[in-house]
Amino acid sequence: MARLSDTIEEFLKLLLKESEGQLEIQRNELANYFECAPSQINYVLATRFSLEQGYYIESRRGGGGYIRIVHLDIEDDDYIYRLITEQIGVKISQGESENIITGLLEREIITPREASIMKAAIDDKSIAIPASLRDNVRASILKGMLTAILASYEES
Amino acid sequence: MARLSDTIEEFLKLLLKESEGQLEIQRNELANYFECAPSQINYVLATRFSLEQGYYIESRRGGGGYIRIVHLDIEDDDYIYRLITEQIGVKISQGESENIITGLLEREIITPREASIMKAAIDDKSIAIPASLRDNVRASILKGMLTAILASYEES
DNA sequence: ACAAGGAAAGGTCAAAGATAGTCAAAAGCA
DNA sequence: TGCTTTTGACTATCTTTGACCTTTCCTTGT
Repeated sequence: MARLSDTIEEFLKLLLKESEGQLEIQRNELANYFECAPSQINYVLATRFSLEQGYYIESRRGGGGYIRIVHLDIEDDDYIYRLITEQIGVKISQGESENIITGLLEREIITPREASIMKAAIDDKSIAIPASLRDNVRASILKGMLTAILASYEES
Repeated sequence: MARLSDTIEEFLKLLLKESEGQLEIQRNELANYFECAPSQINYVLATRFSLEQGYYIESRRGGGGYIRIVHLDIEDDDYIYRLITEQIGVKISQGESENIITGLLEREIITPREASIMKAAIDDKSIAIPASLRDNVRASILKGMLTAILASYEES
């Protein structure tokens, strides 16, 4: 007996193929369709549609809420993807972060203005919290911004 | 199910474009047109046409009453400066921050990709620290990024 | 003229409704 | 036994509605 999570995963991946890598669902509707708890949908998304697996999730609560799943079209050697999944760990210093951003600029992956914005976001002055936490927050901010850049390739 | 509030927002922004940034409506008439409670109009105005999003609302009650919506027409650098010095305090929520960023995008002060990067930087998921600190950190990150954008105007 | 009262707006706020998220316990399976 | 899956209680967020309030304008009686 195939696990329900696998069935839902397949279903979503089929829909994604049919819709050019972008998909919007309603959690309750889908849970209803598969007769499962709504939170199982979150489980499936967390375990099968993570960033490491090349997916980007966006959602909104309240009336008219939705969950959007984007299949990122990533090559194995994608520079940004590897930064996110391999180079940047759970913590990173300001200096290292700046080097990464400068590297992106040199490769013309980002514009000079994007580089300034990103550097401002990961600056110690912006992240004014105890040092024990700062490098962790910086790492997640940097990864978040890089993910946004990856996802931006899917738009249009 | 599309949100009615979004429909009303679009409708008003279309009208605003056609009328050079200034518009007068009658609350009841509009509510009637969209078959909703009059107070929903106030909701739309409060959540989508706030000062931080670059709009100014003026109204009058009584016979011949009206609501005037004005799309603030100020220079880009001035607009950013006011955001930094007046709209953003020492703390700010994710929602308000997103509104500000969306406002910049609508004015074409930033590009869609810059908007995505900025939204990623101020996301709760990126700033994973105790709530008591989060909004303060977010405010300084946002101000930092805005300052970077402001600086990009000087360099040319 | 003028005060009073009613009509015609718009404003506020809290409750109800509609979604999605989190987390840990229970259940299933290898 | 130890990992994965499933479930459900509780939480967070966004939207819609309705009851009640305030302001302004107009009419009418004196």
